[in-house]
Amino acid sequence: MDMEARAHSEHPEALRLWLRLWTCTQIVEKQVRSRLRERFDTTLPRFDLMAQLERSPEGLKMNELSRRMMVTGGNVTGITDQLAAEGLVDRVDVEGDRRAYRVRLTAKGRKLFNEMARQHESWIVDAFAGLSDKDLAVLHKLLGKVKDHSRGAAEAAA
Amino acid sequence: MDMEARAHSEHPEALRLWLRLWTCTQIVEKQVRSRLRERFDTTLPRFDLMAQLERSPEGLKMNELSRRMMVTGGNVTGITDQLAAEGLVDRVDVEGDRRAYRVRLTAKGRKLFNEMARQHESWIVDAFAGLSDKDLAVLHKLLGKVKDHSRGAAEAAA
DNA sequence: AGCAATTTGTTCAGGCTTAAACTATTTAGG
DNA sequence: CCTAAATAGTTTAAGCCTGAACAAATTGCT
Repeated sequence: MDMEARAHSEHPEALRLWLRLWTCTQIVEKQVRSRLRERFDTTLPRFDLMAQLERSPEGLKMNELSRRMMVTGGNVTGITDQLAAEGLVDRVDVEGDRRAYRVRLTAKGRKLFNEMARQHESWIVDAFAGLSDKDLAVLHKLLGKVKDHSRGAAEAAA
Repeated sequence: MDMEARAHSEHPEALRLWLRLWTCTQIVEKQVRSRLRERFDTTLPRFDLMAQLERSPEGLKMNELSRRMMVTGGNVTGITDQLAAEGLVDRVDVEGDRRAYRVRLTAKGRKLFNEMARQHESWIVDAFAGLSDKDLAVLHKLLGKVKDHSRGAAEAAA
């Protein structure tokens, strides 16, 4: 018996699905956090921020990082400060806008990220190893429906 | 372009699936947190703890709450202290073990929880309204595979 | 030009979460 | 009976995350 045993309503399918979705995410995320800590002495938010930057060699502005990571600006400020203090990212001025700057991975940051990303990928592959290629594709597609619908609803409500 | 654009490896399917799974969970969870705050001035962990207790009228010990909620014991201590201070839960001694006690919903707590649960359910139903009944069932089943596999792997590693 | 509205980013207080160290109690083995 | 190990729960320091209030720069409108 676990968290999922909670549902007990008249529309139980959606609730049960949500609890299972949440449980799956927790399981994988906790594994990733734990391993990032043990093997690289770092955290998931730090890894995520670096992952965003790795895909954008020209750097990203704070508000773009905030939007892509789905966290608040203040949060990004804090994580960026840490990574900058460790020499893993740097800030470069944006031409023509003295409010903004772009955050980039340094060479040191890129090197470290690549090491971490290689292992991270294998953890994720392992986490979903119970599924066939077909399963992966179906799951990806169905979650796409969830994402599109909920994202749209969130924007409509705003 | 969003968080999911991150994947870029040789085994991209699993990474892309993980990012989509994480994104879906974030979208729904943020909506729920936001509404719990706006409409009931409370938080998701408080709601979750009460939901666990609602299913166990005889009460739950701290370590059971901790296991079911997938959080540490110290965390449960803090949340329970708050709910107890607000008169929403109480602690009853366990016969024959002076270390432990059971946490139960009070009448006040149960009344409040029922109000919240009714709305919560409608939020969740809305979140998954983009899917047919068939979709819901398939998604639930596939996530079951993820859960069983990852849960097993986590225990094997421990 | 002048000025309001918007945009960019930071700071702050407060709540969540964890890992590790700790106390108290119970259990198991000799 | 005694004591070592295990179990129940708490405390603490540190990091994440949020919403709100804020400062500075830019944009748009007249």
